[in-house]
Amino acid sequence: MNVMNASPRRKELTRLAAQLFVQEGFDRTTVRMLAQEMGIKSGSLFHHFKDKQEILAAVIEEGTQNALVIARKALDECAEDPEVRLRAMARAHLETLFTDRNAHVVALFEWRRLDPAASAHLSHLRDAYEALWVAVIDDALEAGLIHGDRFLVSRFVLGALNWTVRWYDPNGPRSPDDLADELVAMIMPTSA
Amino acid sequence: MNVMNASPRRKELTRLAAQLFVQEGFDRTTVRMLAQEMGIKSGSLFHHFKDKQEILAAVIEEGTQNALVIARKALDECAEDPEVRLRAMARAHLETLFTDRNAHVVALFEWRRLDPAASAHLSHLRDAYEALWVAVIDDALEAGLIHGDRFLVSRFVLGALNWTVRWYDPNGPRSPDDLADELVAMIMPTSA
DNA sequence: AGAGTAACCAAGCAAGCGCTAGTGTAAACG
DNA sequence: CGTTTACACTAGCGCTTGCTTGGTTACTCT
Repeated sequence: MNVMNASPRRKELTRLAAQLFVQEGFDRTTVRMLAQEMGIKSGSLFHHFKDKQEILAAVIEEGTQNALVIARKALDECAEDPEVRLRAMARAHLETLFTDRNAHVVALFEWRRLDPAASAHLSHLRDAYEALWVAVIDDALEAGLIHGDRFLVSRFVLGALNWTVRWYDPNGPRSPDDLADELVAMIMPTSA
Repeated sequence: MNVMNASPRRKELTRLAAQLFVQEGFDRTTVRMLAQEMGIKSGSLFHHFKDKQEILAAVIEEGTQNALVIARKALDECAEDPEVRLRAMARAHLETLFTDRNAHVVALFEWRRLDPAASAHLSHLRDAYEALWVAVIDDALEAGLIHGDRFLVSRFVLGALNWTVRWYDPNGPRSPDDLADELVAMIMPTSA
């Protein structure tokens, strides 16, 4: 049992697990399916992960960490104009949503299968990410770019963005950046 | 085996099943748990439903049918003004989402567990519901109330509304109608 | 060369799963 | 009255589940 290990092998296994969790759902994915996808036998799996729960936690942690990194980078790299930052944040959200699609789909739809301990830890990560959003929304509200309740607006925007994983086809004519811009335009009266 | 039966007993069992499916997820909910919740033994369950899949289909059908009924009633009862209709549709959506919350959470998050046959049938119901939305959005676009791509706008709005089941607390200070109005206001430049 | 370790395998256990078969019983119906 | 129907029960079959155990290989480090 390689408890708190971030070996490259484990990273790869986590990636494969994410894919299977999306295809089948966490509960329907058996350790035997996971092992086969990884080219090993089911028993060997438990050398890398303490139990099945830990695999789920690893998948979700990966995705959320990446989201944080990408969002922070995007905000660092752009000007201080609220509109630019809002657009950058929306773009960053969709970027991570579709480059780490599997991990995020798992994070969004299998969250409840986490045990309380893992859930608590990952909630903090998620909160840190949402805090970035609320800050950007606050600036946009203060600048008069958008209107409404800060809490509601951020929930609505995040909901609209997260829901894209249910219908958006990356091979279609529209790019993720395109999508992000349309969403921002939709809630900004000035750009009619 | 009471195949195509809409007995009141079956209705009640479907309601209880929806609750359990939300609490535990479809896969984790065993027929024994369902039976216990219903006050019978696990074997007796299969007198009312052909198999576990059929329970899931019944739950989802219930919710979607109700959504259709409520939305149609809401549209029938209001004037032809596009803004009024848009607001009515948003209100109707949240109304059904929180009066039949369990059924809708199951419909939204356990959809993939349906077998192909049931999925095909229920997809038609879902499409009929979405068609109502697209029509309302189209009218609002034509009237210049909102702007953007008809397809994207309806997806974004539905996403924002559906996502409310993840964070909205019905016991909080805001009513569902309140929420719906805020969402409509957010995307309507004129009501700033 | 010898020790340590990471990665794997074969085999299988105990528990739990969806579902079936056969039966009992009370009310409804001809 | 006898028969049917609706609904529940007991018992358990056949299978799959997550996970453990005990051992083997291959590589690294001293």
